Amino acid sequence: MIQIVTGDTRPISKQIVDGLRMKIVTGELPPGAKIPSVRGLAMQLTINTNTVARAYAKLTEEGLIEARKGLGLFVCQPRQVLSIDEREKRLDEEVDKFIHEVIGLNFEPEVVVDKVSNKLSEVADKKGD
Amino acid sequence: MIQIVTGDTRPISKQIVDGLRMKIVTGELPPGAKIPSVRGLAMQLTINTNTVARAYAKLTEEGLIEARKGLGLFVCQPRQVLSIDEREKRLDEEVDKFIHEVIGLNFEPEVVVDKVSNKLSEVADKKGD
DNA sequence: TGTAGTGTACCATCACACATGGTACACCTA
DNA sequence: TAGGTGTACCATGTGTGATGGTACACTACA
Repeated sequence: MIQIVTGDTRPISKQIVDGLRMKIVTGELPPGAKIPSVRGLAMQLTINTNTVARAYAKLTEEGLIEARKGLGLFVCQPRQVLSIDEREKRLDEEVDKFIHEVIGLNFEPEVVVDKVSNKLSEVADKKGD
Repeated sequence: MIQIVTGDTRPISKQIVDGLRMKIVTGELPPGAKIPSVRGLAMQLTINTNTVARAYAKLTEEGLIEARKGLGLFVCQPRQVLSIDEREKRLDEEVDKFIHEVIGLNFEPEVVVDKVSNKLSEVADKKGD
């Protein structure tokens, strides 16, 4: 379901958030799909329940999943929880951060842009299935 | 010379690294240019000397600046300190990270790619001056 | 009606990174 | 020689991530 890589620089909870978000966005987990329980996933990954709960809280805040108490967590119908201004702002921030990280690697702009474009296409392709 | 924004999510030392790297890559600080002394910049930004020293150490490691003991720090002649494989690997990592951050914002791929392309062009333009 | 499983909310604790403050050393130039 | 330079330590405080544990309200099912 979700894999944790110890060598990854990202915190465990972020790996869970990123992994699930990707599966939801690509449609691998369609709206209505049930998500592993907090205790179940924690047990499977041999991590703490609080860590999983915090990751799920993040996804809930993003409007990707919702909890039905006593039942479990489920993928939501897609909806925007953020205003367009807020989304624009966050996109700009992320682009800036990305540019700063990449600029020192001294690649040609086209190489970087192509790579981003290809990665986004991969996601869009899965979405189309 | 360099500005520190307290509201920024980045650590102070990273802000210094990013700011100086940008000035060097764009040519605003050409090879041979002298960089503010550790104590001088620390005094100006009212931060600790160790914080500045650590930022400078990072840039030295990247091969962008070099220290002449007792004299100061200077911008290097451009050179690659990393192998092409290492650079490719880091680019891939950064692209992956970027995609993960942006995917949840639900923008059209073209919008994201255009934004990245434009930002990279801005840098390239300054470089050309 | 219980019981088991669910999400959620706390609290205490540990580990790590970031930043600070201070000191010391070797180096270069005037 | 004196002052300014980069560098290397050490101790300390703070914030975040992760852990371990407990407790509560809710739902489904036997």
